[in-house]
Amino acid sequence: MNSYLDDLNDAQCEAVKATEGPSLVIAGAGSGKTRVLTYRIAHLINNGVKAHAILALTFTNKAARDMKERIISIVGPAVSKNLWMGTFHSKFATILRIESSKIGYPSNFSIYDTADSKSLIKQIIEDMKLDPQLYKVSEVLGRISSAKNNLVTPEVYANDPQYIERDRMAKRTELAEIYRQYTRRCFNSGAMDFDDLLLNTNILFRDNPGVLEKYQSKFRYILVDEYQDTNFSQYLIIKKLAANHQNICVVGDDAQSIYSFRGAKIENILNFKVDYPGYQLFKLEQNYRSTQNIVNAANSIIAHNKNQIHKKVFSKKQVGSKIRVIKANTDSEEAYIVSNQILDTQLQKCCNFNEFAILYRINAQSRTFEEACRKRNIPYKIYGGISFYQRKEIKDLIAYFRLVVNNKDEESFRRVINYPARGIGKTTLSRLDAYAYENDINIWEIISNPEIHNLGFNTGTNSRLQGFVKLISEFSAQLNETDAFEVATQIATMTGILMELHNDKSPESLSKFENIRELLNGIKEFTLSVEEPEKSTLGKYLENIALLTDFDTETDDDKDKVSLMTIHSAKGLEFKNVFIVGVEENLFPSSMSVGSQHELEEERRLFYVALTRAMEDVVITYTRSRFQWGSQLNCTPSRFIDEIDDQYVELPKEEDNIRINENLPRSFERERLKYSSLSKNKFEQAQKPFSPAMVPPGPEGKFVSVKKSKKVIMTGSGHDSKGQEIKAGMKVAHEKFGVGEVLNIEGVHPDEKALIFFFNTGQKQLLLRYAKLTIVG
DNA sequence: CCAGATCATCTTTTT
DNA sequence: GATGATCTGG
Repeated sequence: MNSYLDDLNDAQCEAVKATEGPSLVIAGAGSGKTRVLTYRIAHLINNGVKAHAILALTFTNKAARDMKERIISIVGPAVSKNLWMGTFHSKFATILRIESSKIGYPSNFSIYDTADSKSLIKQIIEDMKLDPQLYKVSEVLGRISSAKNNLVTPEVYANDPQYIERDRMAKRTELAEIYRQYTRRCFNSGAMDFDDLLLNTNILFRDNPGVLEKYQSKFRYILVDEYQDTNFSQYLIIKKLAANHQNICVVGDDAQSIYSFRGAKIENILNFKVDYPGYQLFKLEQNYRSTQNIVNAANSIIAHNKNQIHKKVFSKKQVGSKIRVIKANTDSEEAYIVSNQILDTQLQKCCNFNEFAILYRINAQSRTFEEACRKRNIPYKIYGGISFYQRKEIKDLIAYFRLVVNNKDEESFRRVINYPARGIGKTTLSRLDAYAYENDINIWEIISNPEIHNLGFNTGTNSRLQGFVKLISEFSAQLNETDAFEVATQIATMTGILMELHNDKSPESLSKFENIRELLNGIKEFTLSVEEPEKSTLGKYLENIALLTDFDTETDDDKDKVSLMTIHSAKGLEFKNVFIVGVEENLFPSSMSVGSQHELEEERRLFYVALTRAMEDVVITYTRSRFQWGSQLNCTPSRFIDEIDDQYVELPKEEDNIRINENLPRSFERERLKYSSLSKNKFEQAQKPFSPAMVPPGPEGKFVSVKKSKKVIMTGSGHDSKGQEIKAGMKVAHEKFGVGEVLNIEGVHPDEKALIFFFNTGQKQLLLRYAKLTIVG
């Protein structure tokens, strides 16, 4: 038999070979489900199935890319070239672009990200003169999104007694109308949001049986990863596509269902037997990733959930060490401990940094860990949070790109119409807005046809508007002849964006400038990587990046770094050493979830996912207090810690409070070496990742003014404006200074310790004598 | 209309 | 502590 099948255990092998008819693979964490999927596809191809007849859907681009690479390594690039593998959103976006005319969209439709959607909803709430307190943007978007995920269109919504009743109870009777307006304006803008990509695919298939048939016969084999995370909209697409041939294989683990907040239905996996009666069931229960201790601990956690498919996940690897629980006093101490642990473990086990992950419940937790890693020169990468493409300067430029590609894109229009400032302000915009609403047309149609739509602006405004139309139209005209890089560079230059950032010498502008250069470089790379020239247009580039996340922009620089991410984004990944941090009540489980049994069980599954990311060691940390919104909050350890069977954990002892001082000889030594002399050079070297901008030390007795959000590092000692002495080693919380944090370095003379001030509000002035000051970006 | 300053609100989790 | 909305004086 084929040699690649030898890599599989019996259960995996059976699942791979059962290519015909419906199969359900229930795969415990770490049991090799990705392996089953990849080998199954390879097996199909080896048995003569054409790659273009296979549709394989995943939830992340990264999963798709990894799998595709592995398939290529088994069957070779030539035969796997036309494989349809990718995320639900990206694959159906491709289909929608091909079939767009059938549903009245242009094929170059824009894809609105969450920020665009929110901005539009906000606009609508304003236009409808509704109370923004009652109609909160994120809640409205949530309602619309869940309606879409359940295939409830605005018309259905407005006539559905359940939805209407619920809105009436909440005194938000206008929701149906907001939804209608939102859909109308997206359509008028030639734009779809994330949920539309799925909803419109459903509409396309529903209204065009011929199109559905075409894809039904095209995709003879369908595979779906993470089936427990599909929502109704996704579920129905799959069901329709598989209806004829029934060659569908879904892989999932009900214990890892953590996306119900965005409409995922655990029932989809439970109901598979109903939808596909002749199905075959495969259970993968052997965990190849983690030690027995970790698997057993995870099992003992999940046992607290009532809703689950029974399975017995086990590991035959070594027993391994117990899960360690560490208690900290504050969130910054927590980060301090974790970063020291990383350095220690790295030395003891000879690990690379990329074998560590710090996992947290919410993105906001990343800050303290980021700081701690910087201080210790630990290379790290934060995933999620604000990604490269979400930075303001990048979004601005991309908004230009989008507007050039799709002139009707209203959100992009709003973003750039007055950036850089060209004297088209609020008044002008709201008049355009009102006119567009009355005539149910797009703003671009108004201003590009001034002779038809005369709004009686004064000549100045008129010529500025026409200038803008001309600018954008000229770029649009070049789109098909010129490649993406050329057009992009021209846009960045001719709009004056590059110039503006270049002339401003502030560090913020400098970094923005650099980011834009990086974006342009990325576009250059894109044009070079594309074989056919007609596919290297700016439009194609936008299609490529619209659905990308941080995980998809990894560079070689990121190879040996500690990963910082939410547990949600860690799903599907594995690390030798995992730190699960902030395991406290009201944070994990989230305070939003503790009220409902359902949501609490989802939090527990999330904890299960976190534990099972680890191959060898898990450290759980919690702290007694943490900063939230700038104020202190008392915390208690999470119930999940108690729920782990005692035999698998090592809990903190009472006196462990002082652990950081006594237990870390190596990292301590490293710290001491790094900072002890605290000569200016060394200190700056250690701080290098900040790229510090030196300011002249504050002259004696004079005020040094420091702008918002700067950090000031002070060495030596000084006096504040009231004459009170401040030593660098002191912990200072002074009205005037904000909060001062001491870089706590044992064995260093107090005067030589560094003191960092954080300035949080407005412009502050600081008087210091004798002290050396360094202002850090 | 704009820049700068102050106020207000905010936190799940993601394609 | 950060972002966005709002206010104020030019």
